[in-house]
Amino acid sequence: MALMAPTQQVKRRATNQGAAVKEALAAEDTFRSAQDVYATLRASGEKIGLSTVYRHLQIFVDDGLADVIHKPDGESTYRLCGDASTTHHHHLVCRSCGKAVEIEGPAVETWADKVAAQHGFSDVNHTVEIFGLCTTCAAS
Amino acid sequence: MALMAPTQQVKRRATNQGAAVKEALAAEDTFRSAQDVYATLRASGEKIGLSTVYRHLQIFVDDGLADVIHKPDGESTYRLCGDASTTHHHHLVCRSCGKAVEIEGPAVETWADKVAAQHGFSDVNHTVEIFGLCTTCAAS
DNA sequence: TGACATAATGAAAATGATTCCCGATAAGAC
DNA sequence: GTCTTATCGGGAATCATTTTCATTATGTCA
Repeated sequence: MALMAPTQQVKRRATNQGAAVKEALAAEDTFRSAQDVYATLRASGEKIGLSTVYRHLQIFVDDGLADVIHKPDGESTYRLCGDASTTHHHHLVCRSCGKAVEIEGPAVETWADKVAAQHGFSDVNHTVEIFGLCTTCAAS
Repeated sequence: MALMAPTQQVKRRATNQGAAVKEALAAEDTFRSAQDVYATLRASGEKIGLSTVYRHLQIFVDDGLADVIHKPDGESTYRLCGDASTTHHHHLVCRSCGKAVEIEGPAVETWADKVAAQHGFSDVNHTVEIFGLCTTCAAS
């Protein structure tokens, strides 16, 4: 019961910066790091601070608008998701360009829950990410 | 073809520090961070530097002796594994104490490969970790 | 066994992502 | 328009991890 509905929105002001961050993410279907988004925005002349980028990315995650993937090197990458609040899904991610495809695996969900239950674990969740090279990147 | 066999050992000297790090990991069946292992070793009077701990943990991973899990907060945790070189497996991890159980899911492996293939991804691998609270931690 | 080449070590400095701080700014309410 | 306060943002602070490099210790070979 420790989890609250991700759709539980908090009163939030509309700001240019917030919109800019969302647009930057929406512009591509790839997982992007905060540093990357920040650099892109600044490069396009946007007036925004690094802290603000981090703040909004975290807000998106809290509101269930974006998914996060923690890369092996420790960097966090974000991507907007269609309707994360209602659809639990995973990703097939290109480890070269970051392009991602949302995938579902009902069987995996039930398997995970069953395994956890067998070992007496409660309050379970899981992470499943598939990495590979997309056709474009594999060509180069 | 970029991957080499994890069992491909490199000439390596036997040192007290290396043994100490391995012992520290072997002492518990939980995923532990480098900082944690370092603190434990120093507390027990071991003469070892932080860099050395990091070095050996990485070596274990390279040699297929240990598995890594990158926690959401960015910290990497390590655990020795029975025979990682021959058995591909995943983990059911207690998010409170780090205790882990090795699990297998052949169905998940095939599913992952199939999904990747359907989208034209090559050179595929995946991460599957199940997090929860073990019975002990759930009680407190 | 003794000398040597060099892998391993570790203290300190460097790195890099992320968070914190706090005075300045601007969104929304009245 | 005025006011309240959420939001900004630049810079300092954290923190895990990596790098540097002079010192130490291991395995080898004579």
